[in-house]
Amino acid sequence: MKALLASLLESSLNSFQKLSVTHCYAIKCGSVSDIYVSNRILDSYIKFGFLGYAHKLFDEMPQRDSVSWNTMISGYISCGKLENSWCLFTDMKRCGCYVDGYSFSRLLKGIASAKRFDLGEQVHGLVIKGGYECNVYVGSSLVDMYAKCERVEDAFEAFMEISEPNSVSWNALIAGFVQVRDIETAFWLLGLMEMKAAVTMDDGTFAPLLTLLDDPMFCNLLKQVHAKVLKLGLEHEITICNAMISSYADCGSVSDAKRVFDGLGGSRDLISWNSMIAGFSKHEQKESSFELFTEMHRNWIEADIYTYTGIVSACSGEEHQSFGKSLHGLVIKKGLEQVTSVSNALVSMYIQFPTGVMNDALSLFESLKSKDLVSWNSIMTGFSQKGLSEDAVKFFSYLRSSNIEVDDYAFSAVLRSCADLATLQLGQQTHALSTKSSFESNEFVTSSLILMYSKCGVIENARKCFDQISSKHSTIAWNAMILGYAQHGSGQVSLDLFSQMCNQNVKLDHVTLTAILTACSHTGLIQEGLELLNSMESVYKIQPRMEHYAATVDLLGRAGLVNKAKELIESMPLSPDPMVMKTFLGVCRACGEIEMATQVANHLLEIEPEDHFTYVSLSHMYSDLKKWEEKANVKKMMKERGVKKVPGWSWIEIRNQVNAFNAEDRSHPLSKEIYLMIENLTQEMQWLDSDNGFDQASLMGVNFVF
DNA sequence: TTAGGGTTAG
Repeated sequence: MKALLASLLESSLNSFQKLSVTHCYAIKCGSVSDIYVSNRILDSYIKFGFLGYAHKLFDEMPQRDSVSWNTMISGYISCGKLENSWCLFTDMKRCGCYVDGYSFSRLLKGIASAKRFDLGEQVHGLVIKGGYECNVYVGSSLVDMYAKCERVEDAFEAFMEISEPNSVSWNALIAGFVQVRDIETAFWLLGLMEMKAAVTMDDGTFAPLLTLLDDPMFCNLLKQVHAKVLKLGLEHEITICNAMISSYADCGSVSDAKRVFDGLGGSRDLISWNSMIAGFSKHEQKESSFELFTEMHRNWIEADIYTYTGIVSACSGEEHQSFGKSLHGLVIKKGLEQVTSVSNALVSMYIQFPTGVMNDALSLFESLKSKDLVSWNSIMTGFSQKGLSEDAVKFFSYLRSSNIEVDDYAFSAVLRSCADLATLQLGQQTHALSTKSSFESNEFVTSSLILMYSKCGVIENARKCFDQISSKHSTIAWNAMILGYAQHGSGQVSLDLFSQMCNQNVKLDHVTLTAILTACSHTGLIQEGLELLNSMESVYKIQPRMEHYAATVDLLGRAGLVNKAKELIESMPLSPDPMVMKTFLGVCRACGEIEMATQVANHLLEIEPEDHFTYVSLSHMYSDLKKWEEKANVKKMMKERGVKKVPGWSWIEIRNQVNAFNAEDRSHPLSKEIYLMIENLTQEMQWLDSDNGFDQASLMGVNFVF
């Protein structure tokens, strides 16, 4: 009978039905009272994921030993139920059962996943009391626990206690330094590990290390690591390949990522597909990520939440609107709409669609039951990007008053909104708050602060924020400062900063060059601007985009070189977009090239009949020329097409209150006094400027605003 | 009969 049971126990490991039969047979022949038999059945139930059956059997066992308790603790840890495991562990000790190395290592694994440093320290005390700190299993679990809790020094101490650390101990320690992004120490440890003959570097060593190499500046290091992987014969390890796909994509080499992905062939797993889809998506190769998603479907690979998050993030433009909406349908069908990460990606997708203001994104956000920081940040960024800055500020205030955590993304979004609203007082308050919360040094927060101060006219405070940056390698901070000076008319300072940026080897991007072209334009540095545009590809390896052409058209226009601007547009390798054409229309108007302006305007009216800009420009041009009939025709056309001019609003912040007004606005209760004051000021300016050569035209702006 | 580390999301 015992021989039959032993053989049943062996064969029941691969089928739940067989396990049930074995359990029944064990009950029938009274073998469940045998602690060895019950422990094996208990373990099998847990391996099949039937924790309820396992716990019932555990409760019914007349006798339990350490293996029974450890198996149950392990079962609860595997499904993330640390509280249950902790209760079992406490009961185990109360019952006087011997707590051994197995108990500690399983419990520590759960504590590490939950990042419960407080519990970890308690267990560490018990480990020392029991004399298990030298045990390689317990010791490695302690290293892992401290590493996951980001206590790398404690992890190092625990590592030093292990009498003979093996590769798992080393890997856990290295992963700890990876977690806190201490690249130097992580690679130093790798070097030490390599020198130890007793331990071998494996997939568990390289997979976490590779996640650190997520920037083009690590491209060479990544290639060296890849070479080491090849030398050690680890190039077919799936976790290494998956990490390598992400690293190559993050380092800017999607082609290398694809090579690794292709090299995997049939051994690809879901993570490989997800990583490749995300890699294509990050590098604007949206179509390739859509193709891969379709291929996944063709290969009957079931997409998971990572897949949907990645593919939804790839849908950002007008051309992806319909596919994005289909994906939303698929997400609903799969019952994943309430998964926070998936829903967050959908919210960001709807925000980036050009049509519709925020309604789709907002209703999705509101229906999401479990919102995290990303959800709030996405919706605030959306408000900020869509020009609904007041709403972004309101959401931020709500988060603060509700004691919901705010992070660097939230600060960045709200400071950008303060910049948009030009609300200096609110911006200063947010600045103080960011300092208090230690987010001031974050590069995104700093660049938003620079943006806010320069938009509010306090360029010297923007400079103070810039000067306080500890790491001067943040491209976005340099960009913000250069743009700030350019918009303030201090183009030469912008150009000086640009030289410093080049000398200090700070990475440039397309935004830097747009800012420099703007600086040249606002300072009349025509030759410098043109040279920069011509050398973008050869010197800076950046392909000119539409905004660069628009900035250069503006530069030429401000210098009155309308024909040069026309030549530039004609020589563009891509057909000019409406932004370039609208800039050129402004140039034609300013230079009095009526015929050319009319041609450009007609073209714009054809491609963008709904945009009020062209109608307003034409109308102003005809007013200037006193061509009343043509002006009336434009007005008629606007009426027929239902196009409305969006009034230009101005605002002023008084005692933390924003007062908005537009041209000829007389709604303010004190408007009589306000207009009287303007009249007085205007007279005073005329009197002051009579010696300085200012003419009436320079005062028109003042009159127009009010 | 029960243990430890590693890869994908703004």
